[in-house]
Amino acid sequence: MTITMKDVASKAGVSLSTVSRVINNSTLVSKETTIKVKKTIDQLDYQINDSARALRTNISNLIGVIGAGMDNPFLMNALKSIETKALKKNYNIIYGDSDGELEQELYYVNMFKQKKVDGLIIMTANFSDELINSVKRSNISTIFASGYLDQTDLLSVTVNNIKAAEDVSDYLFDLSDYFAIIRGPYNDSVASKERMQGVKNKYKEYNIDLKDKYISEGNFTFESGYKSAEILLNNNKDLKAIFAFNDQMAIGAIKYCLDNKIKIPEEISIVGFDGIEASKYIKPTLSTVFQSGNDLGSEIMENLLKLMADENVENDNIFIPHKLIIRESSI
Amino acid sequence: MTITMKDVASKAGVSLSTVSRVINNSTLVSKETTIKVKKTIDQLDYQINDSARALRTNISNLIGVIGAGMDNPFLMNALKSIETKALKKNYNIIYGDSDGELEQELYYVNMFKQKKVDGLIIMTANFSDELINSVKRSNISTIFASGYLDQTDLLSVTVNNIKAAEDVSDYLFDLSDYFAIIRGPYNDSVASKERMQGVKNKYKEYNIDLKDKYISEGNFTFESGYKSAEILLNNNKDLKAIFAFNDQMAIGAIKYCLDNKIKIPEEISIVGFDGIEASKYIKPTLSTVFQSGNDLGSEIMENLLKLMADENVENDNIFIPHKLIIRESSI
DNA sequence: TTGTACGCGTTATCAG
DNA sequence: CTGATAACGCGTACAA
Repeated sequence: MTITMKDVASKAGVSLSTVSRVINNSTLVSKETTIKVKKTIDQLDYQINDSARALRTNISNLIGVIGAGMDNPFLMNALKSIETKALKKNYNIIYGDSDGELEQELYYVNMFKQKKVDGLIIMTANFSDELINSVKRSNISTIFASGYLDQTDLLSVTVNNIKAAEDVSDYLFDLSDYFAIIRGPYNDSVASKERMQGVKNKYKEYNIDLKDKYISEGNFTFESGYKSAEILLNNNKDLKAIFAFNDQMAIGAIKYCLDNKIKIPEEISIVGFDGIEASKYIKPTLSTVFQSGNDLGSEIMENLLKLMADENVENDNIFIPHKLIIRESSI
Repeated sequence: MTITMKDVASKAGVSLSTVSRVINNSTLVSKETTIKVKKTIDQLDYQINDSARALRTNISNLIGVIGAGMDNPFLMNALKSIETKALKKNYNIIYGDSDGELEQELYYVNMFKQKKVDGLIIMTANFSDELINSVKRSNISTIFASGYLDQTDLLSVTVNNIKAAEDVSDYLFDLSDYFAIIRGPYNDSVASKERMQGVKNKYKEYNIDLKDKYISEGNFTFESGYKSAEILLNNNKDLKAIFAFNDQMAIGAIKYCLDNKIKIPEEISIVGFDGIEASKYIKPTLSTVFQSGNDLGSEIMENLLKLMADENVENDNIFIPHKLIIRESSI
């Protein structure tokens, strides 16, 4: 037996609408009745039925977030920040983890449509055409948040992956004639593609040949970083620097070097990306491109709220700050 | 303009009920009409309205999860596993992060009541009376999952914190006359309380005095582990072993030792708890009590599904396996 | 300031 | 196999 407004109304001796007004803090209710109704609500432990309310108002107060990988601390930081900001505006977050699977992503977009979410945040690795079309058709206010989008009618908030990778490249070219890269999955990750672009830009600028054997493909896990380091070091005997596209892979690479008595940073420099908390607590501490999950979350929510309120948003692509932090794992 | 079953019905030239039957895979519809209706659904890009459905059926297909700390990899592993299992049974997860704040926890329980979740999973640090009462009043099928509960009418799934801590204690007493503890927040965490109990049991069994200066309180972060190690080592000059109640704090403690040229494990042994992925990739690798987030998630969901189906569940308190793994940071 | 009546989009019951 | 109709719980004109 679930308790409804009707029960509250009859017990309090008022009409349904009065109860509704009290619940929604309407000013058109006398102090007395307000108190009386609130008391009965407490007594009966009445709970609003969100489904009924959403059906009636066509507002779900839900924001859907699709992300790839709950084992990614940076993503979780951003998500936490999104959640906090959303809560303040009375929105609840509903998160779907795609693990990088396109099928899952589409599934979640669909599910969020059915739940009639008021806003949507896509932090997944890849922006496939299918995904983008599905989102566009839905007419839901949406922010893309793992990379830049060349579609002018869509809004993205992200770190400037290209510029950040260029910064790292400049730094590493100072240390060595060339450096190796542990990138993300090949056809899968916007962020990885963009960072790769930054690297390519600099190789080209310095007129250095970016050979295939300088590049290894990981999947953003510790383990793939470990294995990639092994491959890269075996294939490039004079290698002096590695740029890993996230911190986990960088930490994996460090572990490989340590296990094989390769001195860091004397023999090899290693740079990561993200600046997760753990990067400060390993030995040697990790040089990395820091970006703030907090910043990202704030910027996303700020713009999403504008979008949902039909306000104009200035830029199609918004960048959050990044900073190359040099620690013990390089130079 | 949102498209409803009505639009589908009129465009397909059938009645509302027929559309409903097709959507719900009723067998009572002819192949022909089924195909016709499905086609129009596609054409119109019709999406079910979950609110309306939930209102009518009184089933939300939602499972609420309340957890403390999205920066906890072990918790996130468990959550991922819960999500995967839930999806298979057509349930969606809605997660609320309390950050260990009681107020937040109560807020989420309330919110989940309003969303009429079909099931509830409480993985938060503390089981306050207020929280438990709120949950009980709601009549929602609930699993508690961070510690043991002495209330016989509630169900918990967790690692056996007491036994695990006893295992570690036995191991460390083999190495040294006493050991220090980096525990979790004092009045806040069931898991921490239970692990403390295990330690106390063994100190008592071996008739050794568990002095206050052997214990430092952290908050499950790297940083608190680092600071705790400093305090413990300063206050106990002959200290040879530390047991941290999670891996992050253990890694922080290791970092402190490394920074201060204290040799691990020669001068001091360090043991963590959880067995997060990073514990294998730091140097020295971390000895720790491994528990599987996957196991935990599976066990939780299995029992929650039974509970929701009103089936009997055998035990009030279900334990998942744990295993003390000795790596380079100890002996 | 309060109450009445309708409709949101769906499913379930019943009749055909 | 299909269709009409009531009901789920709430918010909001409109009336009082």
